[in-house]
Amino acid sequence: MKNSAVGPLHRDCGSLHPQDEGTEVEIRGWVNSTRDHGGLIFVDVRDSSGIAQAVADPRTAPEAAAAASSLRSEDVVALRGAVRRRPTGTENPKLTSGDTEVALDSVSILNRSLTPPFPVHGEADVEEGLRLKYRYLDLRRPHMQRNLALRHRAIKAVRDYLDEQGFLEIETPMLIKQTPEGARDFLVPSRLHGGQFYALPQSPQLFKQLLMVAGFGRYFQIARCFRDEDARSDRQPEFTQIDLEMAFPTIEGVIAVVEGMLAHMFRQALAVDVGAPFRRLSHADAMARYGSDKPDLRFGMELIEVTPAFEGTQFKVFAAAVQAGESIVGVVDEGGAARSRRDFDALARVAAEWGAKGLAWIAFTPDGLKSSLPKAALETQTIDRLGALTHAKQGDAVLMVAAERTEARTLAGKMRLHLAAQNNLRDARRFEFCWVLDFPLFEINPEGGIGPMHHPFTAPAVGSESLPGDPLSLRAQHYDVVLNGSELGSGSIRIHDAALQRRIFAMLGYPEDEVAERFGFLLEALAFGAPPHGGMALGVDRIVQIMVGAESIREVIAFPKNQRFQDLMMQAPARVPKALLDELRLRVDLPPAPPVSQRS
RNA sequence: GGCGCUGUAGCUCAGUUGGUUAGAGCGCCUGCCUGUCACGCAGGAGGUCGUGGGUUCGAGCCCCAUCAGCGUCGCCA
Repeated sequence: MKNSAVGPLHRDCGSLHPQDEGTEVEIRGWVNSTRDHGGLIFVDVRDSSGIAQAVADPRTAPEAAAAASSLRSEDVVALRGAVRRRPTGTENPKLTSGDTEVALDSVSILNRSLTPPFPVHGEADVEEGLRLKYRYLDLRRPHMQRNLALRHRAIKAVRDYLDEQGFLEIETPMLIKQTPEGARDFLVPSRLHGGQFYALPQSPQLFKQLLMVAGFGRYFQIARCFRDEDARSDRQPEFTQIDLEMAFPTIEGVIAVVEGMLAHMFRQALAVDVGAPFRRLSHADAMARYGSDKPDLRFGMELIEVTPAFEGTQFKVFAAAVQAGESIVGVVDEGGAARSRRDFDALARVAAEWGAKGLAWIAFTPDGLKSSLPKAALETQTIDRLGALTHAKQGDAVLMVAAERTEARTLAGKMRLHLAAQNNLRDARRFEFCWVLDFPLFEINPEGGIGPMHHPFTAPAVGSESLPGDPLSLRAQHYDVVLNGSELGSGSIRIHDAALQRRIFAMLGYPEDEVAERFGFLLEALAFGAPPHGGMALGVDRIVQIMVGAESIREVIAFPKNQRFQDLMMQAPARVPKALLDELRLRVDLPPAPPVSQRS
């Protein structure tokens, strides 16, 4: 904040230093707290730069002291006086201005505040619903100020970096056309075209492809996206993406840009060096070693296929699993032999909640083996083979699940994360990035047909243009960037050939007339000299959340919705007057709204 | 949509086996206090115990329903 913006004497609270001694200043801000000693009144004033202490002495400035003693938390004040050093021994090292104070000459009260519903100063724990209802007060709290300032710096770093790399920021429309697949769309009724609707974009995907066709070789946007899906704790109906796209790209080219961008973000916003280039894993590798396509690489604990150890086992459950061609996947819990039977039982219950049929465990204690398996199943041969496969040491425990291979890996992968959390291995101050590559192009959807793993515009891997018989064997030119077990972003080289795009739509079973209706403009655009293109989209909210180590993305969004996607401050969504509905030619199939007075 | 946890003063919470007038800390109000910074001291106000119903001589506590907040799963190219 420049001083000239608010008056010649004005100084930021956090900026006062001993060198200012004797200077007449004015500080403006909110009353953080007051300490009235009768003969001396201290007022702590907070602005966005920090806190300054002002002192009123009734003997030298009776009017100012009287006003100061009337001040209460969150009153807005402008205080004038001379800066002076605090008496030796009374400095406050917790404040940047803590060596100084302002000797009050005058107090002007710019606005009184009601008693706030929760303390604004400090970091008191307050129920989130209340914080959201009074979000403007919650945002006044120092940690929210810090979070949003960091978010600003992160986004600014993106703009600076991509600008430097020759990217243009181009806006795309918010009122677009509904498409039936993917997530549900938010609809916006059209008044001018009664009975017709716009949709809010789930992402600028199609528009950025069209910008490539248009010849903007490098595009980006800090784009708001909307998805009308069921609420989940870490989801918002509207969220922000860094959306970028390049013409004539290679996967390596996109990866280099995004790595550079993320490194710049972390350097500028956090002063952290993230160590690019990032590690890389194939999708198959990630699944095999971590049971997830977004592995948390802050710790090892790789999954181990232990099926061979149980060939010919007496343990009926595993014998049956091996017989059925299932896999037994294990994870080593270092030091886990110290767990109590109760502990293991609790882990088994957690695994059951995830859908595991059971959780087997063997603990290598100093007093010998402890296990959920029957004694008869703990043949020396089995134990030796298990030890050789897992490298479990004395004091460790091996936890195992048996299931169809992918499912077993997924379950073991969840257990890996669960154990790591219990063992405090998920350190929020560490940032382990990786790329996941070589995704399948298609996957089996719940109806049993094939669907796109990501979206239908992803180009097949080089060499598979002929699209051979088994669609599930096709690889995609797709890449995810992952941080600490969270997918930050996902991108691909797109299909730029209209004929190939048609073939992919056909393989997905989209009827031809539907394709024409929904994607006709895209196919047409591709046919007018679309360049090869590809890009990526990254979730800003998630990135910033991880940067600040917050529990929820709501901690890094200024005005988020609650878990039911409602705005507790404005009370949105809300019913609207019937006249508005009439204008839109809409009729609502609900009983009449209750009178407003009955609602909270 | 399912499941779980929570709901008591402005805030954060305690509240015994169902039993007299429902408590604490902070905040708020009043007074005192010249070096505090979570100032201190003394006094005071403040409660439809989320809401509705039920059981009971008696319900903050037990039962049913409902609302809200949070968490979690389904869902989310």
